Amino acid sequence: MSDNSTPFNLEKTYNHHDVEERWRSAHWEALGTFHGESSRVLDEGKTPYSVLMPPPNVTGSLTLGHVLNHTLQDIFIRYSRMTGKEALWLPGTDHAGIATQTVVEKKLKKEGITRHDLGRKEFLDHVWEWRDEYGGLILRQLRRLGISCDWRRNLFTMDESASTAVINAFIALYRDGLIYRGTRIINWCPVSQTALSDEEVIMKPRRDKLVYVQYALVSHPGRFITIATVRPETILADVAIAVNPEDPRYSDLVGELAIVPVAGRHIPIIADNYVDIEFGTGALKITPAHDANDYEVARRHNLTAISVVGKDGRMTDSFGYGGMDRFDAREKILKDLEESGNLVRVEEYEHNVGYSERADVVVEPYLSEQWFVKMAPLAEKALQVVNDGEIRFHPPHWINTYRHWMENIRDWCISRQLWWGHRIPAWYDTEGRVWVAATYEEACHLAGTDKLVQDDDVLDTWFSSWLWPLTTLGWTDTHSDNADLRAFYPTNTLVTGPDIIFFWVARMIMAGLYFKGEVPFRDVYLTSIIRDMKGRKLSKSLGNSPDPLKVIDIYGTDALRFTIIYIAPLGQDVLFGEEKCELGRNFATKIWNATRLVFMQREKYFADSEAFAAVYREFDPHAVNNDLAGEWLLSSYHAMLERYHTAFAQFRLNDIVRNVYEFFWGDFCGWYLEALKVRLAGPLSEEEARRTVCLAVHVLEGTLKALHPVMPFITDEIWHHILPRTTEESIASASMPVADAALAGIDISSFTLIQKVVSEIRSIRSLFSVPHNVEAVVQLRPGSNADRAVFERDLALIASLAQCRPEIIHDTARPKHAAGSVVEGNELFVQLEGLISFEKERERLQKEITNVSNYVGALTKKLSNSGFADHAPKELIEQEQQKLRDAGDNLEKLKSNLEVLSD
RNA sequence: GGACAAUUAGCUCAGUUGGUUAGAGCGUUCGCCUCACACGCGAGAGGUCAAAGGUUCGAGUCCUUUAUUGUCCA
Repeated sequence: MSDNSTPFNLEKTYNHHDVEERWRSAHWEALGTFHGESSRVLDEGKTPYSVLMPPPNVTGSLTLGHVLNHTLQDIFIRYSRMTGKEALWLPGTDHAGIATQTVVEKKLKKEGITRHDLGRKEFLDHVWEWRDEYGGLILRQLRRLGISCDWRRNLFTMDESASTAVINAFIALYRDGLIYRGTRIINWCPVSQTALSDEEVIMKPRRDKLVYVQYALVSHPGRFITIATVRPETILADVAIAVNPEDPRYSDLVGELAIVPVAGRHIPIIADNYVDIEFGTGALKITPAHDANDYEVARRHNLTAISVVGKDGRMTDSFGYGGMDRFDAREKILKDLEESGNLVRVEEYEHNVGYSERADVVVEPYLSEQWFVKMAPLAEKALQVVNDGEIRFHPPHWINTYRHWMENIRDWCISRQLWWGHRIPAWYDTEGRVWVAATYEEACHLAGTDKLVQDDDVLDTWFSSWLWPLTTLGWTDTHSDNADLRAFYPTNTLVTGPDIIFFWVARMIMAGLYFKGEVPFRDVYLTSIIRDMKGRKLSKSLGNSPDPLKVIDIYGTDALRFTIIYIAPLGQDVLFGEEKCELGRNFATKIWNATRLVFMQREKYFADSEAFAAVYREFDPHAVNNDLAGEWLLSSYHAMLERYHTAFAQFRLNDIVRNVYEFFWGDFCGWYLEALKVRLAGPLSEEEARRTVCLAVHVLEGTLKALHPVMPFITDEIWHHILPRTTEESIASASMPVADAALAGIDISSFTLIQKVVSEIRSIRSLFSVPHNVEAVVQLRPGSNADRAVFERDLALIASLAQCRPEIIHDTARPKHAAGSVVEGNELFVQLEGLISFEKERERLQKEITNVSNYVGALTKKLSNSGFADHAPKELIEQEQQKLRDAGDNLEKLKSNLEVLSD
């Protein structure tokens, strides 16, 4: 369908609502613009480029973090697509076990129902219902960002294929001895009532009381041993007191028995190297059921664990605290200890305490039987591929964090006491033996009985996320082999926050290597963390978290995308305020208006789009000549492209937007478009004028393409106005311009001389307050014949850009009533009869002379330094000598100007 | 306590192997509604590059120490 109704020029004002609505994701999606096809890789030989979307939490809604993260991914994907790769971006969502279950439980609670009332099956029906109704929110919101993923391949971690993969992965690891079940102290969340992995525990500083408690010694009435603890309520579960064997204070007490206050239990005093002599009193109470380190100590000394805190964080003892909250019990036991005379003293104490990530309550170390993944064997290879550079981190300093974690790896607790998630494929027979299998039937077959009960627990959500590089490409087990995996695995660039290096990045590397024998991706781009203007983290409770959809309504998606990339340097936090989006909005408006100017010029020389297209398609930028500004523009444009592609190769996306922004606003709009008006107003043949317009459109189109990965909407809109194009076409499928070294290397010194002269005249005009509508006469005395030729040819340019009447003079006398200046050896005099204050001009000249003198002095000193002459490269010395000659020449001219003025 | 970042203009940040008189955006000052754009145009002011040492002919850039801030891990 050819759309001939496309207007030849744009609407007068830019309206992001209209434009973004026209080219929104649904349009692009329907056309399949963003589909990645394995056949184009496997059969047609295209280079694949794939990106995994970090699956957003299904309960989530769009945050600025998502905006940054997804914009970055979209930039990589769109750039790759436009540079000829077969680009595939794999989207999906994550079932978020704890978060989702909590949301649904809360909803049911309003109706007075608990999940236990419903039973497992019915509860899960409710969760699925909720997912179907609300789970798509984040995906709909992401579409507003105009991101170009292949939505056909949208995957949910609870989908059948992904679930099969999870079960098979579990079984494979179990059979290899890398998954085991064991009794350990784990992190327990009393609110969610489930085990957590170490990574789901956030350490936060907290002020507590360090309580000193004395325990009477059984065999020495009247003698005590004093310990220090922040958890006095766990005294009830003490099984020993440990001291360091090197500690002379207690050496005679080892082997004695002490009496636990309140509980009255007799416990041994033992010696163990674990005890820190410096901390507290050097005597440590051992409570194996409530502290992981104590558990280890107890194991070494064959002590049994006693538990006094239950799953809900309430006491379970029989000493009168049973049923109390652990923190209330802490207060009560303090009083009781004081009454019994066991309390020695209390100190204020600040320490770090683990909180559960989701529920934000103090985590309880809890002794229970859980499933674990043995990590050390997996970590070894995962560390190696990063050390070897097979996987690269951007910025690279995050490797240290990764390495440290891998080198101190601990087993991963993967069982969760939830219902929402992948149920652990393990069955128990009547004798308590475990049978791990994909199905009940298979387990029965293995066990030789059908009297089996499945494990109640589900797997950690991250246990499905770590398979993401595999499951998104259709992997279900170690024998999986399909076209997508062959074409797109390993993926290329992973964009994610540094906060989930452990949770996700590290584990995906492990899983990729273990299940597929290959790394899951090549480059990991770690994003900035977005903070508010005061540097605080964005959070709902602080109310400092702008709603991206609101920002989009006000400023536009392109503006938000552009701004967030512009202000987010690689690897550093970014301070975001909504108002900063003015930067992107203003830029979009500038693009729009500049395009309108170019199109207005086009309308003068071409009847319609078709007429223009016929000439434009034949346009060859290499044939541009005798167009000073045009050649300069081409050179600047190709230099920009060179930096652009280099920045991509270096993952410096921040540089990319700054580079294009500066080129477009500064060079293209600031200088070239002004020069274009002058040229087209001058004596030109129709043919030359048409070529000039084509050049402007050519560079405009190329710049739009370079900008498209960042600002997809406005660039597609304008691109459709450049030539008659169907709505099925998209700039997203156009090919990215490449830097042409020949064009980048054009000699542009003539134009830069004009620029400097113009700037100098403007400065003088401004200094002497020449009204903008007054044309000052400017006399130019060229310093060389070459420069004279430049001035002669482009006098009109100077006249227009500097709003003056320039003339070239030959005599050596200084004109009267003029402010003078020197530009690269060329003298210029701005006639300011009636406007000039001699006093002001003398001051100005004097200031300039001082400035240049200092410069000459510095250069002279540098060059006369024998060390410099001996060590510096030859070219540099020559450069400096040239500078000195130029500056000296400049200085002489300024001085003679001042003399004339003083006469 | 350990590791890693950061510290450059009032604010937010560029400054890529050491070598132009250290740059940009925002803000600010002055002048302009100049026929693409006031979401704009032109011109200015503003910095002993956190501090102290060191290496070097030459340091914002490399090294050491210190301070402050942040992140991660204990």
